Amino acid sequence: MQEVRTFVEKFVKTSDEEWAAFRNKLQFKEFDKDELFLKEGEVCKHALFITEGAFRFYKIVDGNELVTAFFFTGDYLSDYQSFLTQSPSNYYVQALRSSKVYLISKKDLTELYNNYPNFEKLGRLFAERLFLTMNRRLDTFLYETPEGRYAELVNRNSKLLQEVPQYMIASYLGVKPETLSRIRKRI
Amino acid sequence: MQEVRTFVEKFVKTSDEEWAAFRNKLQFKEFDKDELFLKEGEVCKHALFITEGAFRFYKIVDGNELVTAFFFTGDYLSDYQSFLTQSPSNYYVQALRSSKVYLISKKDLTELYNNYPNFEKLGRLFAERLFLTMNRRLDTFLYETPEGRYAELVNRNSKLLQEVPQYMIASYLGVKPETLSRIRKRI
DNA sequence: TTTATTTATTGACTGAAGTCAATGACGTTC
DNA sequence: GAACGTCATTGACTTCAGTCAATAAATAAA
Repeated sequence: MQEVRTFVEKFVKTSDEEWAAFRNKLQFKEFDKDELFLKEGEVCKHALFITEGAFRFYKIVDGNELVTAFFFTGDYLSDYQSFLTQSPSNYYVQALRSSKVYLISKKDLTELYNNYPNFEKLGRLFAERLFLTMNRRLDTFLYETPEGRYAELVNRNSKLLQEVPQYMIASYLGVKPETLSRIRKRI
Repeated sequence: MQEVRTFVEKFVKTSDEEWAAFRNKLQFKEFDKDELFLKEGEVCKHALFITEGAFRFYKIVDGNELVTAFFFTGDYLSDYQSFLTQSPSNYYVQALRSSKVYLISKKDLTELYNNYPNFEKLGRLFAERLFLTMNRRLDTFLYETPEGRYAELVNRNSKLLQEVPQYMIASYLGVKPETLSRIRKRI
């Protein structure tokens, strides 16, 4: 649980009282490989911090899985689209291997926002960070070729390449597995 | 200035005192057609609310203008990438016609965040909204063909089609002007 | 170890956007 | 009204990812 606090402290300094209030809301949970945290159509009521493990987001479009995101040990994740608006999710969120996480509910988080300006600030900084991440990802689709996107992924996140099968990476890059295979050959 | 308050009130209810503090920070400015609010390499130190007018974001990649966003009367805009991180912008932000705006500086906004939890909350809600917008736009690139993106634009934002030359729309959709012309012909 | 099953690679072909170049439509200016 | 610049359209050709199908490699199961 200390690792969650360390993570939070990267955004705001918390007093012991604040942290106690936060920790109080956390709920531990384990996921088996392939187990789903969220299904399409469900409302995402929790955010989670990954103590150990890996998850992916994907949606199904005309029978094909399209992967949109990966998360690993030390990351914080939620389907924000659904979480923020409390509307049905478009995604499946699945553990790629057995994983350990701490959950916090939307309800509890909202309560923390309202009772502690410091957590309201955490929420803002978090949303800002989300936006920046999203922005970067959009940019790679707007300004880079698939080959450029792959090259960038290799640089920034080569660990991901070992952990995740290639057809999921292809999907994440917005190309077919065959195409990624050819891109790799070209390099 | 009332219109700015109306806009803010969509996110949080403000007391008269809070609003006075906010209004105090606003600065009126007019832009001529084609005038730049921001240049590549500059740090974006302001956000602005458009009372009347239209703006576009673009960047220059190997000599080509790539348009990434449009904003119109009643919209609020900033180069958040630069504004939030106070790092040099990658974009030009240009008035598409003569425009009237209210500016608020990063410094003043930060001050409001710190002094009024209500504005901190505004900041959070705003960042969340930004994220959702970004997310939607990314989705259109991931799951739609150029033709689909154009069709969606026609539905959602047909006003934009009248206000903006077609080659900018093409760029915004991620295709060449020739391609957009052919897409329009197909429909 | 052998057999299945999943994942990755390769080849031949298709399709849609890009490129280059020419023409047409429109508005502005002199 | 003629001449210019800007923007939109059209045509011929190229390029690169998608598709379909076959094979090979790697994993998991028996």
